[in-house]
Amino acid sequence: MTESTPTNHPTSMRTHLCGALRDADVGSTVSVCGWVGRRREHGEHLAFVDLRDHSGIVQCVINDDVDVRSEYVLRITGTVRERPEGTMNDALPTGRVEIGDCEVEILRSATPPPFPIDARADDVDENIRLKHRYLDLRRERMQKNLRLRSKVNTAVRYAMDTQDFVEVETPMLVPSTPEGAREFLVPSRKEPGSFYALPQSPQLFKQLLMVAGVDRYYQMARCLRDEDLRADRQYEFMQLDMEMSFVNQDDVLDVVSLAVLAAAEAATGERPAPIERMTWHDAMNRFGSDKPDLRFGMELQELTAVFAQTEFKAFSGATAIKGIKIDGGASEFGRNQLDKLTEKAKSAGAKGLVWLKCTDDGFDSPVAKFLSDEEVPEVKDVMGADTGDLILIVADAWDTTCQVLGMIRNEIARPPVHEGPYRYVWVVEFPLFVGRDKETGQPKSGHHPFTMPHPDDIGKFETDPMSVRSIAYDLVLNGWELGSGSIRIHEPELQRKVFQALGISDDEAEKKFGFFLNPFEYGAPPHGGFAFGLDRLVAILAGEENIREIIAFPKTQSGADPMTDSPIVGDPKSMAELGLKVLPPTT
RNA sequence: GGUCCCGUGGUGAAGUCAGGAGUUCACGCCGGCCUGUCAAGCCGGAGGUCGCGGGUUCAAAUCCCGUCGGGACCGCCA
Repeated sequence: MTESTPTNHPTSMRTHLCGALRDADVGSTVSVCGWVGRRREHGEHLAFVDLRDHSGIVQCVINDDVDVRSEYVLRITGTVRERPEGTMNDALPTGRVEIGDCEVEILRSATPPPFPIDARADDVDENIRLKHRYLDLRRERMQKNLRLRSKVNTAVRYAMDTQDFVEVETPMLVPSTPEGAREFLVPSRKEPGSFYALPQSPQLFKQLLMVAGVDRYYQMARCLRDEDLRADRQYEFMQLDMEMSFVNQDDVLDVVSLAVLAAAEAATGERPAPIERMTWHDAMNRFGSDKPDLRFGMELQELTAVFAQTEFKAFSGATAIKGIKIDGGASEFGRNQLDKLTEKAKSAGAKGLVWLKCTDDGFDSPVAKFLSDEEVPEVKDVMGADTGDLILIVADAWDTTCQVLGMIRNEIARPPVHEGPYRYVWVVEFPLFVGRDKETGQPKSGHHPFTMPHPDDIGKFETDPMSVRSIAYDLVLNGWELGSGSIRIHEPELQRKVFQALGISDDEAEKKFGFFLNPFEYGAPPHGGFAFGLDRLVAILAGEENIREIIAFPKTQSGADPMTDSPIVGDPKSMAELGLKVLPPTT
């Protein structure tokens, strides 16, 4: 981010922000307000007080005996002057000036804070930071993050507005829908025993807005999912949710790209290159992931053909054999580490992990003896391996092979998220169906059941449903899934076909989705959309590994808020009014 | 639901493997000195249920069991 001088917005209490004072202000009388950061006392008649507000700190020279302590809230009026020769501090933007002849007004005294209000608190236990979040947020890092977030929001809104999208707010109290993520339920007081749900996304409403002829809808939408929390997941999160009519995939991708690139530019000052595209199949084949991190290489290499005639049992039965190469990894990885990687590969579903350390005349590996004289040079050739390199191979079903190597690739080489460059990628042509239901054996929706199948694959519904592609797409940044979307089905015939493949009968479809699909009978335009997570985008642009750092008041991994102590036990009176009774835990 | 890591004055750590008096270091806090410092300096001081409960032991921060809290990940997140 570019360091610029903060803009002053004078109020009745202050003329300048602390961090805004510069050489040009020398000689003027100013009033600043803020918190006492550090004070350096030199006897009764000289003290330096660093006064801090969100814009930065400024040194105030106080010649009277004033008792001001850490985090006291002060209003200081004085004269800006150049610091004496040899006492300038280049580490501070305000370091060439100071405020002298200070008149100090204590607006509020303060108890010493439980942790320092500066970068040292980065190391403080996060639970303590969250318990006193209002103090944590006073820190430069958190102020920066909040402001960056605001900038991103504004840029996204502006980008959507200038593309003639209409912001429409959809309800927070919605009907419960059985599919998808677990929902938060809200009991109805008027109808005890009935519940609203909090929306996992405005999906249903935004598609109905297309039926309503809104044409281009967007919303900075709060979404709620009652699933286990992670570094990149909170119960509640914000999405840029959008939907548009009479479009194909390119139209949607263009609109969203513009918003994302504008947001990135607002945050970093630099416009990223146009976002590249990759098919889901390529992403899996090359990076072993549907959210490939393109910042580093170590791509998966195809070895199936090399081992077509192999005698090695572990390879001969496999439909896909692939490898990754770690440059110079032979000496770096000891037996212990390789065993650990093998364990990980196994727990991720692979039958095993073969490692080959390249030597001058072959491989150092427990399986070296199973490889033929022809195979050894071919493997080295395909992998581009030299002496001292380490090759890791998985042989399994195609999806397992890709997935496991992709996981290992990330494990070994993925840089921290704050390390550039930013690599955005559209992953397109997701499969329509992913996996099969354990009980019924029916395919399951990859995205959701209203996703448009790829027109070239309609013929494969009966013959090979799992290979049917869809017009569904994800936006990925540095290995994080930012969001996903699709072109939707708007014709009943096709919808029925998809339901059929999913094993959903007409009756069942009517029962589950009728309230949503029947309105389509009144004329649903072809439409499609997208939603991307603003928290994740901001986190990456802020260089934070954890979205809690860019959320003002986040929840802990267990879903609690240490500051407010929520969730709290229900008040019996309210419970009675709602017709609720808590059962003892089932254990 | 599962795997792994962590919990020691207000804060951060060392001490735990290999049991021996609440021991140590830094920051902060309180008091004193100090007129150009800037994570000021010097001197002095206060501050602890070693997360909690149980067990083993002559003796537990340390070993064992349980539990609570925090974190990372898997499952889950159409």
